[in-house]
Amino acid sequence: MSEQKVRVRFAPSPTGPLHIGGVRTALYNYLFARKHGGDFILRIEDTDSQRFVPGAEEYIVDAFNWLGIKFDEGTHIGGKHAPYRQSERKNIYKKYVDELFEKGLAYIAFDTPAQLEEKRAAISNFQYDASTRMSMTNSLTLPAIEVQSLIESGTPYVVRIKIEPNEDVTVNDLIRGEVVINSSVLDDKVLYKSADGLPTYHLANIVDDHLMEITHVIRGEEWLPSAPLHVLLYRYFGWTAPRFAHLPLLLKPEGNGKLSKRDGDRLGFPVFPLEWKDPNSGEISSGYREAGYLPEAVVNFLALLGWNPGNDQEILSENELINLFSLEKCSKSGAKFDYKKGEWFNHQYIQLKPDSEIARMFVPVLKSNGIEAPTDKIEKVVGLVKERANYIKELWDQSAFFFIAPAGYDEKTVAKRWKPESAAQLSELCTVLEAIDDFSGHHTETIVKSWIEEKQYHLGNIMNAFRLALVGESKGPHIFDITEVLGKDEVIIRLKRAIDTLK
RNA sequence: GGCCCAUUCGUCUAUCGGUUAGGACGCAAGAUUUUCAUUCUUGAAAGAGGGGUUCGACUCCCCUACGGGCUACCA
Repeated sequence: MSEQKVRVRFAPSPTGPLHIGGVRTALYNYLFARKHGGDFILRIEDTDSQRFVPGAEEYIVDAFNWLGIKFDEGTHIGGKHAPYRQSERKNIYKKYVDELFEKGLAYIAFDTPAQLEEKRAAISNFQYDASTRMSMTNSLTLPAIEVQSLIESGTPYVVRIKIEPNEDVTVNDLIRGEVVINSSVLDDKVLYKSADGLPTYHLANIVDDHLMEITHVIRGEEWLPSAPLHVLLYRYFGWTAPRFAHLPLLLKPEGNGKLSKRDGDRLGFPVFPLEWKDPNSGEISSGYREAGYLPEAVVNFLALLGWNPGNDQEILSENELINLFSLEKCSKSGAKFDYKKGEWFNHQYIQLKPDSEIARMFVPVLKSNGIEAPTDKIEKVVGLVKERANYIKELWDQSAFFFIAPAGYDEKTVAKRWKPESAAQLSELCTVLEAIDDFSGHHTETIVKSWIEEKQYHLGNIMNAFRLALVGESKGPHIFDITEVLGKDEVIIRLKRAIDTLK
């Protein structure tokens, strides 16, 4: 018996930037596909012409490129089931609606949005279903001739699925087990819209998943309530339904509700992979890339938000993620988005990466601060300060003094570290330093320390004042690592300026 | 309101009937250090409540509570 090849898809609608929750859904699909040697497809579900946002699709592709999540087929790379954009598949769906008609499983409805609104207002819990459809304006209640003439006169209509009541529909979910829902609570969902002549999500999704030979539908929990409808549609068409897996949602870090686009900048962290500028409002939403995150860290962090390998390992490479991933180990309940943990992951990944790679990412940050420096210097600096940075951006806060002399001296540090004798001692230190030929950190340290010992000075006092002169405040790596990078001339210039300024 | 899903430290989670309920983030204390960090050690911190089933329940079942989702000619 030959196993069917695993094929999964991520099917966003281009209504804005890709939300971090969507990224996680895509990631789980990707891991699942790779784990089983299957295919991963990007399909754009743009059947809502009202909500289409220009640039959103490009954004989605860019985001996955940055994250290193690769597709086997999709709008951007083509594939044997092209096109992968539903608006370009418009003509495909018609025939399937006709099929449902012929089987008596769908009907035409003329009720206008206003009329439906009226019904909903008048009758509590109104639902367009078996109990109400016979009192509505549709091809079930109108004579065939009248239906025909209404259509010919151009009256707008929708196509609705005809759901038989009182039947238990079972959704077999890989994460949740069997979910049974009675068809009576389902409504006769619109399959074809009058407004733009496009199918709704439900129809297009089922048809495309079938045509594209999708074997597993891995999507967010918000789709669970409509899963029975989808099961029914597969049955109506006589198709084998794919396996379903409904992922728990990402929730707000504080308060109630699911993580939304607004939360990010309100709470001070990105909810989008890449920065996004809204084409209409011009509003800018921050992104993980621009915030200085490494894509590997974002992937690792997201993978563990709702799934875990069953052991204590948290830092996992892409290959480990792929090997260990399974839908059975996904949790069932929503996960509050813990931004602090994301920071920790990024910190870990910055330490893991070679200095040269971090340096390369640091160059644009330096540039934005007006700094150009030799690569070997940047790499050296990165090596000295990266352990204290959570983001690439923070590298600048930690290392600016390597590139520009301090503009002033931190008051608190001066009060605490600058002693009455500091000026005189640092003047002496200048003389000591000037005599050194080999300015390597280790050598300089030996000389300076023996001078301090010889003079019976207080080591801490000298060092702290020295640091203040070089850095401008009380922070930074080992002081002789700093002097080595700065070089003799610069060190002496900074010492003299401190002596002049602070006295 | 109706329907569905879920419920272990503040947060993410391990446990698949018998454990001193484990790890991580965060938090606190201590150690290291010429600074700031890093690092290391230690600590505080959890089975929503009530019924069952069972020799034995965090684990299985029911109810309640709380949380979440859906309820559009949006996806």
